[in-house]
Amino acid sequence: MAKNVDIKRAKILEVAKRRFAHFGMAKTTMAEIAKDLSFSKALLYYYFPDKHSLYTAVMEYVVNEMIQKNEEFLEKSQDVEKALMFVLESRMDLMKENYNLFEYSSSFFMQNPGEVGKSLGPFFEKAKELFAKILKIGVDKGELQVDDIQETAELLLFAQMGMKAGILNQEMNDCFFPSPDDFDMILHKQKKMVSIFVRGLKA
Amino acid sequence: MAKNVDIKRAKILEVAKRRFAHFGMAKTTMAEIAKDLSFSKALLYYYFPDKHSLYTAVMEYVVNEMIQKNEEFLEKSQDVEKALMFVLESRMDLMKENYNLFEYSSSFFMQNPGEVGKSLGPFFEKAKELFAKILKIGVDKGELQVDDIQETAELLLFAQMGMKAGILNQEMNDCFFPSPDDFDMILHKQKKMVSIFVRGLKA
DNA sequence: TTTTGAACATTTAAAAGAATTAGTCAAGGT
DNA sequence: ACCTTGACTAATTCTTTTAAATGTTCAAAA
Repeated sequence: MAKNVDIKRAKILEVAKRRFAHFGMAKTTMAEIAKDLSFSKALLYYYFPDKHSLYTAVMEYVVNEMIQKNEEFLEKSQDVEKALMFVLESRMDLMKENYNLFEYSSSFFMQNPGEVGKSLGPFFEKAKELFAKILKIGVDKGELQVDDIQETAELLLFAQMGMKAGILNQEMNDCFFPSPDDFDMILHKQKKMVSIFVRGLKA
Repeated sequence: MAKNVDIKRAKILEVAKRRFAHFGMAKTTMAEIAKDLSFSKALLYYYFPDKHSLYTAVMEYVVNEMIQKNEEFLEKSQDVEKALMFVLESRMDLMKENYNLFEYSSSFFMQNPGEVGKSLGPFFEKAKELFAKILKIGVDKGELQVDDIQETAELLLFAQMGMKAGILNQEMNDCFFPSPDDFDMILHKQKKMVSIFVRGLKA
């Protein structure tokens, strides 16, 4: 029974998440995390092979939590537009709460494209698949008409990334550190975008 | 009569454009530009106050050329979707030919947000206005129904930025140096995007 | 199996110096 | 007065070096 190990891993994840979300990946040390848990640095390496794995595990933990909430929502409501809005909102909430967690991913992106493909790519895939799932609901209900669901889901995802990039660029305060207002603005644009997009797919 | 001055400025712009487009802003020196024109570096500063102004002037020169072509197209065809496609295509051509010219703008963006607002912001504005103009054609013809044209144009622009960002991220070769294939892929996605978007605005 | 302190290795940060390049100026040519 | 220039200065970028911080390993102990 590996139960004990799992509990400990969960504790580590919890603490690491707090630090990562607050100060970002770069500015939290393994020593700090260990100290928070009041045990030795070396022990961290007993449970996680390296810092990067720990980071990825935290990401996975956080993202899965959200995905699950989304899936649950999908069970209840079969309304395509509402479902998409819900996804947008929970994504945004997640980013607000754990901004520095993702900040690292974004900036790491631009520097180590090779590595990040394996650790960050999956999250994009998950987001894409979620969109695809929602679109499929619309198609099955005969509400929407789309030839290639996968590709359309990707389009939708990219368009929403664009909203973020667009706002961040034109605000251009400390670039890459969206203010709360920025988040609201991004969400607002994304919603409008989705609205038009879905309308454009109506059968 | 400032004719002579204008001719010289034009010559400088022409040469500077070639170098910037080839090697980018950072890796072309004022000395090189001067040498290409076979006159002294100091003379450049007689016609342009500094390097940044020269760069901006080149950008303006290049972008205006494209905008004008677009406006001409608009005179002929009043078809909204075709007009948008034309804009996308000419934008992409421009980027293919002068990639490093824009590359600098993008990367400068993320570092000196304050400065770039004045030198790069106007180009975004122009693009936005062009989209707005096209959308207005559709509205005037009664084809489209949009409440806020300015905002919708912005949405469209951002969405297209997203296509670029999205493709560049998932290709992740040497990040930020799109291959010719990438350009094609981006254009393809952008066209699909526009298609759906316009359909979503149909009256 | 789990935990640790101490040692090791790798990354980052800062400082100093050299080299490149942006930008200025007084003077000369037209 | 309008152009043009070479030589000068100032600012920036590029190396190199060094020191510090931090990630990672490991033998030994609980």
